[in-house]
Amino acid sequence: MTGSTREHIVAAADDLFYRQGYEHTSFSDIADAVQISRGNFYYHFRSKDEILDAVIGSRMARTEAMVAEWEATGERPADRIRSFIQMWFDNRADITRYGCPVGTLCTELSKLQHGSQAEAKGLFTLFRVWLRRQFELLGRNDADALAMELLARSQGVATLAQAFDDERFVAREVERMGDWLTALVEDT
Amino acid sequence: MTGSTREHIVAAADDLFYRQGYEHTSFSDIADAVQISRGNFYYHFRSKDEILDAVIGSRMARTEAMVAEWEATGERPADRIRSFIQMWFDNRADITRYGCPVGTLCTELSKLQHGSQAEAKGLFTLFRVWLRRQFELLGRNDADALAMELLARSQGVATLAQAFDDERFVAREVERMGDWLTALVEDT
DNA sequence: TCGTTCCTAGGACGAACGTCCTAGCGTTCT
DNA sequence: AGAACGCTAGGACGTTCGTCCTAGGAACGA
Repeated sequence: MTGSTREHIVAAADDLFYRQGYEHTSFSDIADAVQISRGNFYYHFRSKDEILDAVIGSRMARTEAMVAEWEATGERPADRIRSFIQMWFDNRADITRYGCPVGTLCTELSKLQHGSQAEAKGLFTLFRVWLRRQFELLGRNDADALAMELLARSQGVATLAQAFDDERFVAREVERMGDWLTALVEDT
Repeated sequence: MTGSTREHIVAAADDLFYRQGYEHTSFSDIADAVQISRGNFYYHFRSKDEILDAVIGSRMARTEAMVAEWEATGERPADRIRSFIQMWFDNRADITRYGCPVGTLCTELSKLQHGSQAEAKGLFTLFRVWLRRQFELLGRNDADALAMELLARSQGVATLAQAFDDERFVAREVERMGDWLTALVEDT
């Protein structure tokens, strides 16, 4: 086993929050997953909310790293946007089972009127700002609208794929997003 | 007050499940809303799951009625589809605050691994089948794909509008959906 | 008038929840 | 050796949950 106990807790909570939802995941669930006692928990985190913030922070860091890699590997802006689209294809199995990690978390926290809504929204903003920048580099002056369009499209695909348990729907829509991007680039 | 106690319970549960989520809504919440005692509950419903099924049934009936009205008022298929799109504009305030009633319910039940997932999915299917039929009447042979596209788009808009708390985003996207439909009809 | 039936109120029940407390382990430093 | 510290286990706490039980009132037919 590598990493500190704290990191293990965050990793397990991250996974469980994604698959079962935040509220539906109890301390016992996380403790079982990490194989530590329930009491030990409160040495590392004072409350469940604190774990959630740590999970969101962890996701944020991972997302930033992912985006940074897209920047590094993709030469042209269009290639980088394609990395974003490709992500949906790569994760289509999980998306079909559990939805989008960002979208479902924001939706749940919103219904709970949870205090960390803003932090979760930050994950969306990260993608939004980054995508907007890429569309700007493509010379579009409606870059933010395009970023939102791509985000909305992805979210809709995730929701329907989950509801209809249709993994191939994701694959099909990913292809259509690619076509959409191609037409957009040629249009410029 | 009109209607039976049972109907009051279903109506209150429907509203609360939408605004707070199914799991986050307790019997006490519903009892407070209906102003009956918590114990009285189990005369009308044996369990929380049973209330959920009643709520889904109620939503299904209301949706069927709504779709039937669209059929009655809209002469051409395109007009009827426009009624569907218009619905998103009319409900944009609630959608921004609480998301789509169908999408958020399906997502939540999926994470809970709840037994009524299939019933909730039925709400989506109702729209899907009806939209497909309208696109068929427009002479499209990709009617189901178009129905899914419109559904996915709506879901994505709802998720993002909720996350960014941006009601105008719904309005803007509704307009774009209208344009999309117009282009589609002209294309035929 | 007296049963019967429908409906309601209120509380009891065990389980699970998030939270907190404390004793004890091993390591490290003096 | 002994004190201090980082970390852990296990259980106690009060609350809330979904569920169940029972006594009683209102309406109605015999």
